[in-house]
Amino acid sequence: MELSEAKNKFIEAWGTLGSSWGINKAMAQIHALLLLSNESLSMEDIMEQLQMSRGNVNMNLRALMDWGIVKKDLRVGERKEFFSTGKDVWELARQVSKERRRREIEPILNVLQNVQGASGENKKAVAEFKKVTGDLLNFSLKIDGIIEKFSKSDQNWFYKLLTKL
Amino acid sequence: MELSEAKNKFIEAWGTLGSSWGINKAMAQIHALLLLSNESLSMEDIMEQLQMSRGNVNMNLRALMDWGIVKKDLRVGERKEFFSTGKDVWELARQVSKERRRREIEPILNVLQNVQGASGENKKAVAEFKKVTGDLLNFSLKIDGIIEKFSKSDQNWFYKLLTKL
DNA sequence: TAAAAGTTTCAGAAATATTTGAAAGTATAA
DNA sequence: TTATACTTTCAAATATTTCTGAAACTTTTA
Repeated sequence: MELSEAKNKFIEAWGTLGSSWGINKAMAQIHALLLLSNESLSMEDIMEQLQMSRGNVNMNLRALMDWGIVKKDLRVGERKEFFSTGKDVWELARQVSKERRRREIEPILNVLQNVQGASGENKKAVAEFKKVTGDLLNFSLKIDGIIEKFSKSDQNWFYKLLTKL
Repeated sequence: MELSEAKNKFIEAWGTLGSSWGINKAMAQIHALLLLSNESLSMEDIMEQLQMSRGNVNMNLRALMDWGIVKKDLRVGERKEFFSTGKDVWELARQVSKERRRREIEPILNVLQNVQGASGENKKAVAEFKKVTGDLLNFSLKIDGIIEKFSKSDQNWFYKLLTKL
């Protein structure tokens, strides 16, 4: 397989993967493209290589910067802006898990905590409800703890953990 | 907060959470409703309580059964079908991670493995490409291993692991 | 066998999400 | 200051996903 074909394949697959994880295709593909290029790219470069409109590239680059996985590099003597992403997979994983924790786990923890305050006539029904949601809360808190640990640790911690499995 | 209000809140939140994880809202809400009820429910019960069409309920119940998290209970002397979900959060988590592994991690592993066969004139570029995608492959394989372990282990293994963190 | 009770399917409608491109905005250079 | 080079915004167009409901299908009962 030719390099360019492999690159396209990877960019395409990364986009598809993103979609099934609530990250839109364009965003995932821009990330993939940056991951594969050694210099930082301008908006025009990205527009051309991925055949996307200016607005789309601009919006998704901004989203990637919000996630903390793409940065703007200003080149001296160049007025245009250039963008790049870190090549360190570990760092990427940490950053993504940190953001997803904040955006998705925290809200559900709030709801679960909140509904623990339910009350009503039928004591048994209330108890059953609290049992299920309480179990869910407990489990979620544990997962949350693991992710927090993960997103604050270094690569070494992770490799050590692997050996313990 | 009244029990019924708390239930609705939970069902609503579960639906929203599902959406950001590639699980559609109706599917997540049906699951939440089943999670909160002690007897199994018929399609009509679900249609009424969630205000959804018959087709929608039918399709999503089937999807939930495909995921292995909802089952059909036939009641003796009743012609209608009833559905229920397990209340064990641990078991639910195992089942979900098992399915997501199969549906999402496996395809990306295939692509990453596949593109390792890239070749081309520019040796340096090929090497760089393989470095990045190879790192990603390695990392993904590790995560895959953890999830596999998790989805085959019992609750006790998980709690032991927690203490090691 | 026919009617009744239930389930499944699927084409089209509705709702959501994404993308475009042109206009407005901003910063730098002349 | 004005022209130029670039970035941002956002309303409308497009694409995708989800939902509906009626018709087709299946199973049970009379």
